[in-house]
Amino acid sequence: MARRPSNDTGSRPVSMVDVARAAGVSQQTVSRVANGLPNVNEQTRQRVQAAMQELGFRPSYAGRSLRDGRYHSVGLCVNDVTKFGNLTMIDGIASAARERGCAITLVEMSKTEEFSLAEATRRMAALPVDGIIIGMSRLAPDFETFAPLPGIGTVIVTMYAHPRVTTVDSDHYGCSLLLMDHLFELGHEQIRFIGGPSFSVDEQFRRAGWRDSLERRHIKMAEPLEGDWSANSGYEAGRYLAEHDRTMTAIYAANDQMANGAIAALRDNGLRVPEDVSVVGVDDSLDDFVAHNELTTVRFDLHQRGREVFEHAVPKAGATGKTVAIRIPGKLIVRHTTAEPRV
Amino acid sequence: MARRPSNDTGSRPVSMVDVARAAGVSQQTVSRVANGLPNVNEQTRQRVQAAMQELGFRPSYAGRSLRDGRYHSVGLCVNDVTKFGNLTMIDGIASAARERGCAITLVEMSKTEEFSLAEATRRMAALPVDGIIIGMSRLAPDFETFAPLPGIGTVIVTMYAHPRVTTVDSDHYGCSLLLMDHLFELGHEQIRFIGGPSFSVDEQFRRAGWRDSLERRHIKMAEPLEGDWSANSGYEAGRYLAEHDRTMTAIYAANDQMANGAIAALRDNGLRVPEDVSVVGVDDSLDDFVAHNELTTVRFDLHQRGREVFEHAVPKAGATGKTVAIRIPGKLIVRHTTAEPRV
DNA sequence: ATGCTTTATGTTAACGTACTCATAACCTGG
DNA sequence: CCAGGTTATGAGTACGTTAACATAAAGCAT
Repeated sequence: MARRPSNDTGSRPVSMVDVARAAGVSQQTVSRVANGLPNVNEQTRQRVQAAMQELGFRPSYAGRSLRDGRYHSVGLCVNDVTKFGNLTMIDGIASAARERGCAITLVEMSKTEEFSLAEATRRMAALPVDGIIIGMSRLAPDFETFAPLPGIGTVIVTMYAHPRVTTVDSDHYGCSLLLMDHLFELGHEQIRFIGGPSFSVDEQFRRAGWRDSLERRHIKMAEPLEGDWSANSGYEAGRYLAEHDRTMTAIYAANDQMANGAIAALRDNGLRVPEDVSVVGVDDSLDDFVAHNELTTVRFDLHQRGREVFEHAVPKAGATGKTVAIRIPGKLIVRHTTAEPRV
Repeated sequence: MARRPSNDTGSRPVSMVDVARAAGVSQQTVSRVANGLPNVNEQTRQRVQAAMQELGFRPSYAGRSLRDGRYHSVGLCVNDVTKFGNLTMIDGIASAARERGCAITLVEMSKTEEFSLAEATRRMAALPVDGIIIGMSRLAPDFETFAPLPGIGTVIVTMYAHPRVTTVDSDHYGCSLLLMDHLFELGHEQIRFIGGPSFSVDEQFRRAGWRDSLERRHIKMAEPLEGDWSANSGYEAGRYLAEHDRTMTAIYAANDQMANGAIAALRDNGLRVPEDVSVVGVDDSLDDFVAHNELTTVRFDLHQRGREVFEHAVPKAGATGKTVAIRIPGKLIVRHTTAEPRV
């Protein structure tokens, strides 16, 4: 019984040795042809390529990775692919990865179970990844104590800074300052806040930016409302405010969807936007869904965030290796849901 | 100079050999401990585990894959991650993969370049994948002639059937029949169509369903309108119809976003929905973005689609290997944008 | 012709893992 | 006290690739 079965049956994938045998050359010559290296006779090259074609040769990722120790892929761990934040993260990282010829190895953690960074890291480390990216949309229980695996770049996408891990995120605190300053400049002071669920890291920082803006100007802060990011929750909050707060002149909703709901509620309650109440959101996510989107909002450059995340997870040769905290500023987009307050 | 450098420097990843040397056992014993195999002395096991811990051992994905010829990952190739269809595909497949302990290797093709199935397959084949899934949202130039790589499961997510490749998709033709039948039952006949861009496969089948429904009832078909899936394009189409067609009683928009835009346009032009005109969409995608979503639409079970795609791309042992064409039916969701036509 | 470079090709080793087989130590029952 | 088993461990090998080195042939200047 031959140790290496002749591969006519197709039971085993076609390797370079199979091609070499078919073309009557050494396996190393096949490798040279496969990688387009020089010093191969043109006639030989064609013979080898013909054999590759005929046998359906597919280079072994495992063999290659084992050999040169790199996977050309970056691991991405998120808890729910469909959440707007995660989706845009995937998109940004995917295009950054493509620019560098890398793939993304995506693992979705259970949407329901709580997930620890240690657990996520453990799972990702068993996969073909040169770096690990973890989206932490809610604070992990082991965030403070977490130590990244040595020898593999790790980046957490979150606003919280960490002493031993590089963190990257859009500036979910700064976006609030942009919006609040815009409202202050128009003359608003009574600015209510409709936030997302309080476990959300994005929410925590957006709310902190709202609160700090008011405190810095010594404006008394009314109770923030809590939604669930959906337009319906924004509607409910907006209705509540329309009914209970006739002193407010502006609403800051922590995302565009809730802002859109809030606007609908205000109008249903006889309040005009922006004449009676100004409304702002964050994300610039409505365009596809709403005609004539007029919402003043903040847009983040998600591709830049993707690039930053990627570069730090898979550092180029000669990178410093110091852990940093990168916050990418958003850009204020003024449309027509904000105006000077009524006098 | 030692051939295998002692790994104090940490230049090379820690291998089982390193752990074995530290624990004073053979590499094979380390393998047994790592995989939880029996016949290891409890004391030895603990010694090995301690060494693993101390050195930070991470099992080599490459070595393991090379050894047993499987990657436990499925390749997914899409052209644009953010498109609603692709996003939901990723989500569905991700959860199916998780159920089977697999990861997803995601490759985003250039959004601008036209992409061929051969090119996509070639790129995916060089990655650590046990199966290949290609999202074909527009007809690839080589669709007819395409032959999948032998020895690796291939699935194309599209409505077009293929003689040599399994194709899976939500039933973008059947959804039209569901909606049209609903409108017919209410008494509508003059039903206009606002489609997506004509290169979109989903659009082609949704439109075909609209056309065939009318033809089957011998209803004269008015010219379909073409949008770009966005609410604004739906608004423009809706406005055009409001101004030019006073005989229509219903609009079928090929997705919810355009339907939402069309509704806004109708109302801006003094037409009531559903009293004057009924409107339906597809996807059930508005809930997060619009408060009090009342749109009659079709919802697809995207997780089921993800499971089907996954199962056929990475067949279990004992699968037939026959190529099939699977179309997963949607479900009609009747809300309040449809009613009997005015008499 | 002789030595030197260039070109084409082959040989060997190494990457990390897990399977198969071998071996040694330890039991257990007669 | 030995045959027959069980348990713990190690040795060897193969998976497919590429880098480094080796060899052989051919061209070319002296």
